[in-house]
Amino acid sequence: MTTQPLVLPPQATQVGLAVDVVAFAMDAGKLQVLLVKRGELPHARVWAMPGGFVQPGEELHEAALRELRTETSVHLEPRHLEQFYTFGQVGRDPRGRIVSVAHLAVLPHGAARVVPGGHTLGAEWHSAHQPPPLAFDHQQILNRALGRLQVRLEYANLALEFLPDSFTLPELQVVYEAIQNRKLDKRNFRKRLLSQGVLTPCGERRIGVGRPAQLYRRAKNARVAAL
Amino acid sequence: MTTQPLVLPPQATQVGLAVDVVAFAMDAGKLQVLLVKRGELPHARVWAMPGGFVQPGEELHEAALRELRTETSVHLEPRHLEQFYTFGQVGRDPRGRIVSVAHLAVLPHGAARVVPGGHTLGAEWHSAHQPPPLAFDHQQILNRALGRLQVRLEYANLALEFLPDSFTLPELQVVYEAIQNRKLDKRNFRKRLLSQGVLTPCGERRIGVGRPAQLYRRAKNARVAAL
DNA sequence: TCAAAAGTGTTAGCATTACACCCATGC
DNA sequence: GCATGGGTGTAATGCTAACACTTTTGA
Repeated sequence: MTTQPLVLPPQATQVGLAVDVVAFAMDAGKLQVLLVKRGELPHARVWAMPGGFVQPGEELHEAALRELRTETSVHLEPRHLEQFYTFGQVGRDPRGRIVSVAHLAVLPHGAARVVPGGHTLGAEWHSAHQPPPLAFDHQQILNRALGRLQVRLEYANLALEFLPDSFTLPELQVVYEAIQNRKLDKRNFRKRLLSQGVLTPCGERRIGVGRPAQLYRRAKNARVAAL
Repeated sequence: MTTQPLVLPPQATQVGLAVDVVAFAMDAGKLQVLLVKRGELPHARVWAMPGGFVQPGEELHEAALRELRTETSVHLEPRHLEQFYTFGQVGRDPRGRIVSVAHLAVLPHGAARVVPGGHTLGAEWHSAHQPPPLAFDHQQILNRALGRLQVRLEYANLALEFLPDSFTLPELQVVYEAIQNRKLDKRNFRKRLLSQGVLTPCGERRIGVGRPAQLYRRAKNARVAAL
């Protein structure tokens, strides 16, 4: 398809098109969200999701990846990236009409080291359930991202994306518990997960005290999220 | 919040912001989608979802309602309207970078009479599962809308929105069957719906031949879709 | 031998599915 | 009385939730 010059009807509104990325990871058994401290007005020195304007010719998901990389120097690829809602309320940004396509990202374990980049003053992981005060409508964005993450957890096997290639069942259970924000029964959890047949055993892990744990990785027939 | 003049960073992309509306209704036991025949290039004389550009200062859902009204003269209020995905792929519209926030609407029974408006050559209901060829990426948009509708059906009681205030259980079952595109067992369906306790009996309907049917309406404690 | 973490089965309740006949009405 | 559409019950199965003790290791 050849792209012709932009000739829009007169009533077409010109808006700023942005993406924001709600990036989750697990650390110390807690669900964490990646925030940057803004270096510019508006909301300078306030925490916000990494995000920014889409560049000409850039796909939405590419823009999301770029913002994640340049604002936070997360060098690991997200294991999951999906658009989940578009925030376009008039007045959500004092600079004018800015519409933000919000994305949900899952980063694997080991992504916990991040450094700030771009115009930000810092990039840090924070508790996803009790974040600091957030700029713009980013608390709303976070809430909706959490809801979507919880749905995806049941629906696809999104929990696996938080962990390294091989992991133990107790580790996986911690991911479920952190996202659902409740305790699960160990026996029922194991039964359910193992009966799905998506986990293959692969050796043992013996670290620290206590009985060594069976290691698993995802089976070949890994099904990923639909919709 | 005071809105200042638009001062965007230089890298901000100016894009056309549009909404499209996938409006569903039931007719003759079939799930129908509302299409308009485009009167202008590109894709003149091709069927498409009603939609168009968002106006300055206009909220996204307001724009969706306006397009629905002006392009199709549907005067009934949609019973349900939600944003479900944003389509922004480069090249999806030959006129330039146009991002469309797609909305899902449910129109009640009786909305079947529509007349074209705006710049369109026609507005008609078509089979949602076998539509005619569609303009732009509108087949993709329709597919995703159908997926979302199916999820909402189980999740909320969205089926009620397709029907008039009072309805019979066989009528309700037809809605479920049309959306899920499969047959359901009458007895199991009744058991499930009635046990939810969201339906209140209200009189009988005696039309045509056959035994009169019990009429129901939604109970006071009507819960609506979340997320 | 103790602390720490991993692992293991059974039962009861509930929801889902499959399945076939009688009832009320208009013509 | 028959065609049309509305209404009803039960049994089997599978899933979910609740519940406590044993095993393996390092210190």
